[in-house]
Amino acid sequence: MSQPSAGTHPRSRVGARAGIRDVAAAAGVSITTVSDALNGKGRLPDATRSHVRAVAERLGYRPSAAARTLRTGKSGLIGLTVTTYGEEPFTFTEFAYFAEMARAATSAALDRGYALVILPATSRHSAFDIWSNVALDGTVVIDPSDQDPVVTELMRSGIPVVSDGRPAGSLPVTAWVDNDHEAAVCGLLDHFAESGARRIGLLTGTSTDTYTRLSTTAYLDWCERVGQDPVVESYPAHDPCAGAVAADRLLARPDRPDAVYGLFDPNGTDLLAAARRYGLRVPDDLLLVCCSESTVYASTEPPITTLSLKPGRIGNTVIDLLINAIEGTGRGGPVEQVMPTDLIVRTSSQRRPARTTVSPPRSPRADE
Amino acid sequence: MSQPSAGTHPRSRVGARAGIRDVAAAAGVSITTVSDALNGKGRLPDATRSHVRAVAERLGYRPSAAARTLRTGKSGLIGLTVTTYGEEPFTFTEFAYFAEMARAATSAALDRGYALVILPATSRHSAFDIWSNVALDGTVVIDPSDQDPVVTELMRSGIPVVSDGRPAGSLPVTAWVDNDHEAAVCGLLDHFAESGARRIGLLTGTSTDTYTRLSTTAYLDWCERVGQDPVVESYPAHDPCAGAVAADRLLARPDRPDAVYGLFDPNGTDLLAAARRYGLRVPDDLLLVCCSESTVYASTEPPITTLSLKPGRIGNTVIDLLINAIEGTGRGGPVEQVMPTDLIVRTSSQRRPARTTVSPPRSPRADE
DNA sequence: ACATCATGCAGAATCGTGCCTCCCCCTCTT
DNA sequence: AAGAGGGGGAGGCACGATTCTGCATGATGT
Repeated sequence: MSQPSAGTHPRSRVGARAGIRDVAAAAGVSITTVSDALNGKGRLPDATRSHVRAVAERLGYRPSAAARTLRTGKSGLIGLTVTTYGEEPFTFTEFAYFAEMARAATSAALDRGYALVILPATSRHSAFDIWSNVALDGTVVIDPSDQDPVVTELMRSGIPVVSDGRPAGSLPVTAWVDNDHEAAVCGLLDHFAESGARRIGLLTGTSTDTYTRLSTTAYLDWCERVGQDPVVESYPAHDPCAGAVAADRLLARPDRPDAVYGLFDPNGTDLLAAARRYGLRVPDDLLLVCCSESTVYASTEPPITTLSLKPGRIGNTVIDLLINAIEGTGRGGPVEQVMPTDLIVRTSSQRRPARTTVSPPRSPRADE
Repeated sequence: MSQPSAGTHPRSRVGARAGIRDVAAAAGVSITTVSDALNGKGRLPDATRSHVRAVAERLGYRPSAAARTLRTGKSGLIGLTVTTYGEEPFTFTEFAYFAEMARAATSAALDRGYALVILPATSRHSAFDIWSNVALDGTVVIDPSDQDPVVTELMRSGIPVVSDGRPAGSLPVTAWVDNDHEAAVCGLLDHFAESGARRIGLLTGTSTDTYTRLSTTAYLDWCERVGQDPVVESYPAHDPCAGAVAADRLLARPDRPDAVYGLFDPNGTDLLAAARRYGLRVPDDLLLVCCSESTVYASTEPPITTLSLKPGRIGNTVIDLLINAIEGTGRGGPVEQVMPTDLIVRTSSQRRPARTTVSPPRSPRADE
């Protein structure tokens, strides 16, 4: 007792943040009691519990996240990464799809007590290995590529990985969520046909990801089923101008289509501009649908029908599956979840704007 | 040696990830040597260093981020939060400004070995206190509100906070970055005047943030300086439809302006639609400028002149200031940095599209 | 009245690294 | 030959929390 301010350990600094020891000393209880009181764990009378809480509040005590993570093995952090196309180092919010998906995922994670960490797709970004420098409970990967080394490494370390988009090849993931691209394309092409399209073209990037592959295959299958020759133009996806050129090329063909589906976000405006150049009226001479989450297509001239992949719903589902895997809530084994899409019918895909007595094409009901 | 695989401590599990102890045992050296070899810290011959590194690689050793953070006090994590307007719980990527700013900040942080954690603006999101559950080295706050409790708490804890946008009131921050809004508005109004505008109107939300306040004040000052009566319409910013109504109201006034500056991103399309309703041709009857980062204004009919706040540059600067503060690189004391804007002149703000011999209005040169 | 039990709390062992301290041994100097 | 000096590496404490174990004490059962 003659020692100057010596507790169990002689290190209660004045300037430093209050630790659990300081709270214990100030409340006149042990460290165990403080921990139990704050976490609602042990068997303590309410009096002690509220007393400890009051003291902790008074001292402005904040538990050290690092110490808790080290002890419990759970950080409350979830990695989020987007596979980059082309050369751009970081295309995080390039497309409206990614932005909305990330927004929904962030919100859903926060609702369950987790926070998202934005990480690069490549393992070694600028000589640091960021991935092993942050303690992750799990990771969300948007559009993983074949044999993604980061995903492989994470899974090998026992960290759950849930991907948005079917994993290509034999990439092992804990679970994945994807749209039903076949159904989406078939429904959309049927919608074209109902509007009187005789020859439907496809505009797509030369990407090898599953979205492009599945959609293209579905288009070709549909063509074979109804007996139409495919009319496809593709372009290198990383070139920002190539899309406009390909749209032009598509409308310049001798077998010019009377309806076009654009697989990527900017295709809508590109196709609209190309149609204008060739003097084609939309929708009278050319029907148009584009896969996009952008709201600009509601106010183009004319408004363009879009296929929405519902990224918000995907983001929520991905986070739910991942947190279930982290907390062991869900059942084991890989989980695959296929989600419906939403065709937002606007002027550009309806030949006669509801002037006849014939029932107009039904738009799929929008749930949620 | 007769003991079954007993190191200094008798706990080398088989299933668990390899720790630094396992590496030390496998390499036949001490823990200190492993730590020094991997971090390049001590005085070791290259032979030992490479040997330890090889063993670590072979065992797939990954240092525990939690333990390192606990020991060093640095996590390599930076919080990112956007003050939410209105009732939306999470407006992370709502405007193109936020999306681009976040993208640039993320990229800049990764370049310096830090990762960004997306966090909510409110301290208690869904009964968890996420903010104190993650170890942050610093935080970026976009558009902090008056007396932001999160910012105050962080600064009190000694965690550096850099804000995008001047902090309102007496909010203490480590540093802030903002555009030179007065100069931006003055330059833009001068550009209007050069294009022949006689009465310039302002469309703005009724927000109390500094951006709105500074811009409005600059507008009023400019009006007083040139002797024009202000023509202002404002609307509740959280209502998505109110902007269109206010745009309509502005053009319906008896003192209808012949040029309008819209302070918020959607104002451009709203004003364009309103002009169309009143049969006003842009730019012949009405000049238009809108503050926006969206690329859609390059392809509207006609293309609309926009004021870009250069969010990418802001994001880079914010991260640089923050990391300097974290690492003690910069000098002490609060740092305030004012950045220029960029007026992207398009058809909507030029009365005569360069058909006369008079020199057209000069566009400010775009540096960076 | 004595054994039993639930209650309320304290001690101490971790979690995995980083780093400060110290020790050993080899070599060079005079 | 003995002390000085420095390179190379081992020992062990501390970071701040969680949690298992265990000891008092008063209440209760038979």
